[in-house]
Amino acid sequence: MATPRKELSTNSENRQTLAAACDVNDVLADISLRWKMQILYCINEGVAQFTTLKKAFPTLSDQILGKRLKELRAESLITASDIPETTPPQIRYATTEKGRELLAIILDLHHWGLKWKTVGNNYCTVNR
Amino acid sequence: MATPRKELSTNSENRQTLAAACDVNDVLADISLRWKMQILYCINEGVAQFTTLKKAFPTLSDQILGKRLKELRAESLITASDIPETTPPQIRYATTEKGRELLAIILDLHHWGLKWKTVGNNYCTVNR
DNA sequence: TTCTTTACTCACTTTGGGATGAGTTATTGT
DNA sequence: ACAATAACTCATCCCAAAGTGAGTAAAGAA
Repeated sequence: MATPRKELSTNSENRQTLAAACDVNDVLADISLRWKMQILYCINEGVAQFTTLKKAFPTLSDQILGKRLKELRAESLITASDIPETTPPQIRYATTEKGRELLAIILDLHHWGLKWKTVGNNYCTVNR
Repeated sequence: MATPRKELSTNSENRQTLAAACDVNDVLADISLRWKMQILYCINEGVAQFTTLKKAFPTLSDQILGKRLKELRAESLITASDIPETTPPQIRYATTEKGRELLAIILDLHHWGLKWKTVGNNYCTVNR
């Protein structure tokens, strides 16, 4: 009689709980998706097409690359535009102001990581 | 004869590939673990014991809290010290300089999120 | 001696991110 | 008609993060 048998996964519930507590949890979840910031960085550096990005990361699959580009566009971190007069229609990506500001913060994070890295070892000693 | 049958999971291989490409990927993976930055923030604000943290996040389990505290200590983001003269021996946590500098960057990220958030909707329109 | 509280740890199950293989649309070259 | 290339999408499987239940050590209180 007592146990009402919980229906919903507390996994996704907790994600919502955290997002409700503070927006930054959503931001963290978004930017930590694998390859995402790396792709954004490359686009900002001029490696701006599907195929050139693929060459930049040989172990990154088409599927994830396409997914990440779609996400980045949906979040307005990059824009996509057709390159005219190309044999198979091609697309060039470019970072937005929003994307460039994010990259600046990621760079701060990078510097923080370097600053506090213990020599000869990772700053994170937790087993993975 | 051709296919040499790959042995290792490309999943963890790719994590290493990314970490080798740039340290910041490791940092991103670390700080985006659920509850981690939230716990660090609370400790910095003075909510500094196991039980008080548990009360602060009712849906956070003991197990994950213990795990996160262990990680935070291993990464030198917090320190742990005994409170003397307490009935069951108690522990108080405190942020380190490294932890406080990280929180400052997380705060930047928070501001970035607020700045670019589209009104009435999430800045992230990708389905989860 | 048993109860309570703090601060954990272990074993098991679930969930969703990420990898893989195959298929799709569009356009030009042969 | 068929091949080639760019830029994707879909279905399926795997694995590690995260959740759940239970148990532990230490120290005093009843």
